[in-house]
Amino acid sequence: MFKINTPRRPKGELTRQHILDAAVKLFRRRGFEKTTMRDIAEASELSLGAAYHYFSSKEALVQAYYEWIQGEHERLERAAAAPDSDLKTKLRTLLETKLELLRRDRKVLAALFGSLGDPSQPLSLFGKETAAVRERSVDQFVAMVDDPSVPEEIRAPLGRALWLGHLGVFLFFIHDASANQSKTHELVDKFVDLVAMGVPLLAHPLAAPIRCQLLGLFEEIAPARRP
Amino acid sequence: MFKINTPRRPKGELTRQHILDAAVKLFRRRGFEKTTMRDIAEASELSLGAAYHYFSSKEALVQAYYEWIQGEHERLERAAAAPDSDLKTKLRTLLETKLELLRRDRKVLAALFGSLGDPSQPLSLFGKETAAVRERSVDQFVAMVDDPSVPEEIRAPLGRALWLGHLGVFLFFIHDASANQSKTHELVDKFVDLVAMGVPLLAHPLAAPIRCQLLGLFEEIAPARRP
DNA sequence: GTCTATACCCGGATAGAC
DNA sequence: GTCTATCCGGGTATAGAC
Repeated sequence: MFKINTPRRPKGELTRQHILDAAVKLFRRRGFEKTTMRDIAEASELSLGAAYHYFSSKEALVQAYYEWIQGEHERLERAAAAPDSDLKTKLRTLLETKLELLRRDRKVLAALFGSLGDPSQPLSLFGKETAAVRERSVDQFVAMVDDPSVPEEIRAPLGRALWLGHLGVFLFFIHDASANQSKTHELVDKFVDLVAMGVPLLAHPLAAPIRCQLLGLFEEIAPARRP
Repeated sequence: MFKINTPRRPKGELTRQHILDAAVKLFRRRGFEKTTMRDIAEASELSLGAAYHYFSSKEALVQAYYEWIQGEHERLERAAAAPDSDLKTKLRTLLETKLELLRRDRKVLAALFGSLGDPSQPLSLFGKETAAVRERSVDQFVAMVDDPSVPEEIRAPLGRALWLGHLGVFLFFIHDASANQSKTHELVDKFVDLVAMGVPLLAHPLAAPIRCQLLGLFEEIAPARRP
């Protein structure tokens, strides 16, 4: 039973990685929908059945791909982090590292983002199956917002709100046909500026009513996770 | 050539409607993905080929369904409209009529919302093929915001922003498992309250800097349509 | 122009032999 | 673990009845 979760001889593990690499390569070249499991099996020099032995569906491949991306983003963020930077810089870094990471995969992700709205589909951004990756991503934003410039009581909701904002940026990114996605980078600039201007305003005592409204709204949209 | 667009004898038109009705009925009962074209043909008492004669793909059916929904929403809004109501009431009416209209179709729409992020897929919310319906929907919001309480120069972007907000509400609605989607109705309440509180604040001269920031951001996200 | 019937391709997924 | 064979459904093609 132990071996099933963490096999000593990663023979199968290698094959698995091999298939995932081949799949991602094909996804990038031909897009997600146009890549068939038969293509992937062939590129991996395996039979169709063997490929399905490792990934029980095309979606399972995507799940693995998501996990890889999240891991890479965390790594990139750590590499780019300047510990004493302000919120604005941290937010910009978090967003720009993600865009850099996903630059080559816009078309693939466009096809995958397909499942955005459908809770019944496993790949849904908000579904159960993606919960682990999603929470790691949200945690990046909540950690970022753990900053002296942000009042304690709004940190958690602000972090979640920024995560939602980052989804919006990402959605825009996918549709951005401008050269080098320059429009997305402009959007990031404006978004970051707005947050940098808005957070102190929201923290001001005079903004209490609107702050309450916003907190109420975000509590409705993305309730605090039960620990 | 004239007849092709607007045939005098709507015999085929009736059959078309008949197929669409049958399809929507099946979508509602079994979901979008699980309904096959063969099912639809059978339920319409037509052959597969005949069904394809009217709707060249499953997606074409969906396109027709979207158009039907938009028409219904416009009708419902007109029916519910109180001409002298304030912005808050108008926004609430617009949102609640849409929720009421889509109440039975949450599962169907969840599956369809699949194409949200993919500009290459015909059904994308932001794609070319849905442009006509989308603009009619945006227009409802822009028209609503044509209100004395809203400064002229922010009307158009505010309308588009509220349309985007309505998409968010709709996304929440699809995922809302609470009884009678009560959580979505709470969300609508809070959203409407926030808008009612936020618009006068934004209109205030002191809010000029943040207003500029927001306008810049929205111009980036959803540029004014070229007339 | 409207419709039937049928055979076919393609791709995701599965069964079961080895 | 790996293969071959098979199923199933979306979609196409075609030939022909009326």
